[in-house]
Amino acid sequence: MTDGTAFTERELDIMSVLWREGSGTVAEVREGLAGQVVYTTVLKILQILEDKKMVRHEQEGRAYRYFPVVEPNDAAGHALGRIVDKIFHGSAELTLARLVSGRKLEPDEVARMKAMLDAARGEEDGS
Amino acid sequence: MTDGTAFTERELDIMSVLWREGSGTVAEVREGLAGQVVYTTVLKILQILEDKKMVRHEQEGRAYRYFPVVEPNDAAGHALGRIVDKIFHGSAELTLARLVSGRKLEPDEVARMKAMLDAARGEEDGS
DNA sequence: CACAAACTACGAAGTTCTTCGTAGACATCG
DNA sequence: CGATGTCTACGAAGAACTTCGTAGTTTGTG
Repeated sequence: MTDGTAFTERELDIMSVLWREGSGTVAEVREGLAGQVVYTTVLKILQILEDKKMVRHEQEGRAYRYFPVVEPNDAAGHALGRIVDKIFHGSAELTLARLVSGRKLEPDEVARMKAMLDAARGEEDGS
Repeated sequence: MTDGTAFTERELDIMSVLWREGSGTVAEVREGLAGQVVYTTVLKILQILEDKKMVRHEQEGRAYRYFPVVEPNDAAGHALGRIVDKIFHGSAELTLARLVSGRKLEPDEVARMKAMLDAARGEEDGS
């Protein structure tokens, strides 16, 4: 992990819960994972994530409440960059093709996405 | 690796070369990696990838020529799905936002990407 | 106080990834 | 023939990931 933000499978599962819920105690995170993982395993990985500065915790009663420190956008930037660079050799276009293939999008979603594309076109004056 | 297509860092480096070049001997792949990895390491990982049915090889003179068996689209589908689901909780829109943020796109690229979005909008009659 | 319940801490164990050294096969060149 | 160069095969070793068992702490209850 040369970079700062790269998660393994299980770590990402856990970050996903924290991003979705905003924060969580060990028990809550475990709940968010559908309880398929043993309590102490969840705790262990949260401790590892804390070690890596991906989460932090505050005491809450007798338990710890964990908070994500890394933003979804940062994590995604890293992971997406990996895909774009190594799989599609830099092409955002091919990446989008794969992103939307087999997916049905709402008309307003499409409209907003188009607007994003316009905003990314060359250098724009905006309005 | 519950699924079929999930690559580790080094494995992806090597697949990336094969996808880009179409195929490669051990030496060629090593070249494609800027030669920063020892020959036998590249070979070993190619053998592991072959074990996982991600690549295959043919004899070429005294050497083996390796070919990707898995398509970029398959690998990307898996990796993208992971991002969309776990980081952006299913939103293609947020994923696109991150994909294009800080990226400059050519006007025709934008045009083609918009066309893709239209094609993914609900169920369309096409023309 | 004694006991149970809810936590965290710690460390061991199995697995995978990655790297590399060494050995063996085979062909070429002098 | 014998040395050299180019390959693949194999196995060891260290690191990281993941899982889980066990122990210790603290709080609440009878």
